[in-house]
Amino acid sequence: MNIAAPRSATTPANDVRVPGDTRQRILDVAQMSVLEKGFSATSIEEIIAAVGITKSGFFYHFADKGELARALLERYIEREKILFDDLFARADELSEDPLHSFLIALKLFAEMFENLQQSHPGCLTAAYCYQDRLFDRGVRELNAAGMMSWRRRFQERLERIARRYPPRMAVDLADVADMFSALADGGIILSKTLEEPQALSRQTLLYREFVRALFLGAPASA
Amino acid sequence: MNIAAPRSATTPANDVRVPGDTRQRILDVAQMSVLEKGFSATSIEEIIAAVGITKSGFFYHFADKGELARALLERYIEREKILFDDLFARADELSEDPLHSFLIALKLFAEMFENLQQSHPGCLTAAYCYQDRLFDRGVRELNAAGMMSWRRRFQERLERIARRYPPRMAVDLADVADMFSALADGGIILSKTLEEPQALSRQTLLYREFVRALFLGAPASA
DNA sequence: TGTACATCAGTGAACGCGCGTTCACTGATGTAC
DNA sequence: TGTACATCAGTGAACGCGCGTTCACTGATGTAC
Repeated sequence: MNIAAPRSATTPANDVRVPGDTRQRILDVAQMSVLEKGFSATSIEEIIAAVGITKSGFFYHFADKGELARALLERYIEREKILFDDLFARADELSEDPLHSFLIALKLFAEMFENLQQSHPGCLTAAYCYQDRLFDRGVRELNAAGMMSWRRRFQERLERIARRYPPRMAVDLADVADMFSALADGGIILSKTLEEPQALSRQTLLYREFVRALFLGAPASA
Repeated sequence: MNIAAPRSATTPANDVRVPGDTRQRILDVAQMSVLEKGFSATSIEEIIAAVGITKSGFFYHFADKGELARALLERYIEREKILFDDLFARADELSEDPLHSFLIALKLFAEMFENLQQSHPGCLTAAYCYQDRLFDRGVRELNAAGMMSWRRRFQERLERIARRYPPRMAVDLADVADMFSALADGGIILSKTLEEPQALSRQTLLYREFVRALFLGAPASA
């Protein structure tokens, strides 16, 4: 879900060597390529050309290409967690009510997506899902665990809301939690395929409408 | 969106040569592989081994690998259109009211997905979207056109509904149309990643709840 | 009914390129004593 | 403060394999006359 890596934040002035910097640059370049062409079409040759090291330099950082896949996903999941924790925390500061805080958070997500001028670069989880026979069990399980933790985090909030606002529809809150991931992944696919950057934020706002109708009801007339 | 090719329906008794059969078998094998490993990891070598022809046999049917990509997507879009036209037609027979027919159609979709015992094999549109730098302009435009025709078909039905049932929320019906594609693609990613085949039908039913609340309102109390 | 030719659906062998991986080596920096 | 050694972050050259593509050829079926 997160946007292109904030290079300028971690990269100091000209050609100053920062420990761990080359590894991060490899991951940055690889991630963009994986999201545009898929993992197997992302060649090490192409990565090192963009980063400006030799092939052996790559293999100093990663034992093999599978290690790159794992590192990419680990970093992606970690960054996403930080990003969403941060947005939820900001929303929690703005309202103590669990429903209103949740609705604020969804608005913040939508605004974040709205500010993209190009289409969202893509979700690694979705990309890996459509190439999963390329990866070993560990990577596939990591991907599934990442999705499960999303479900739990949203479900927990939804249940806190439901205690105060009895749901107006007979739905499973785990499914409603998953619905956010589904709409985010589906919204990314929409915006990438149609080249309509705004599609993602619009789907996020529709999810917000659904949550509102679920807990507050839809007004009798428009 | 459609399920694995119904081989038995088109394949006659033992080793009887049917015109066009080899080409279809190539496409069947290739599609499964593309959905599991991506296009560039799907080698011609592997396809011909599964189909039981030589490499030259493959190149008799397709000028190059790009032609395979195009043929795969064309067939996929065509099959999906037939499948959904059929389900909508059945729903239209069951109710003359545009809203109720739409709700019936969504229930039929959910039931179709529910009967999958494994996870849905995947959506070619989504797979291509995450590898789009591999394809030429023509294929990318075909993919976008496919998505656009989805939007139009759903939007048309939603607008017919809105004339009879004024919407209870201020939403753009084109976005609500897109929401189905987004939830379908996202639901497939959920069910594949988590190995929960039912996730897709559940998201379809949530979309149905949303449409119902949009046009009929959510009841005052559960 | 027979012959000539065309088309269909492939076969078999070879090609060169790019891929991921390995291995021995190196120059700069850090640490122990 | 000097020396020895270790670690870090790479270099350079070579490897073999599998990939997509090409080309000349073929045997079975269809069509014209």
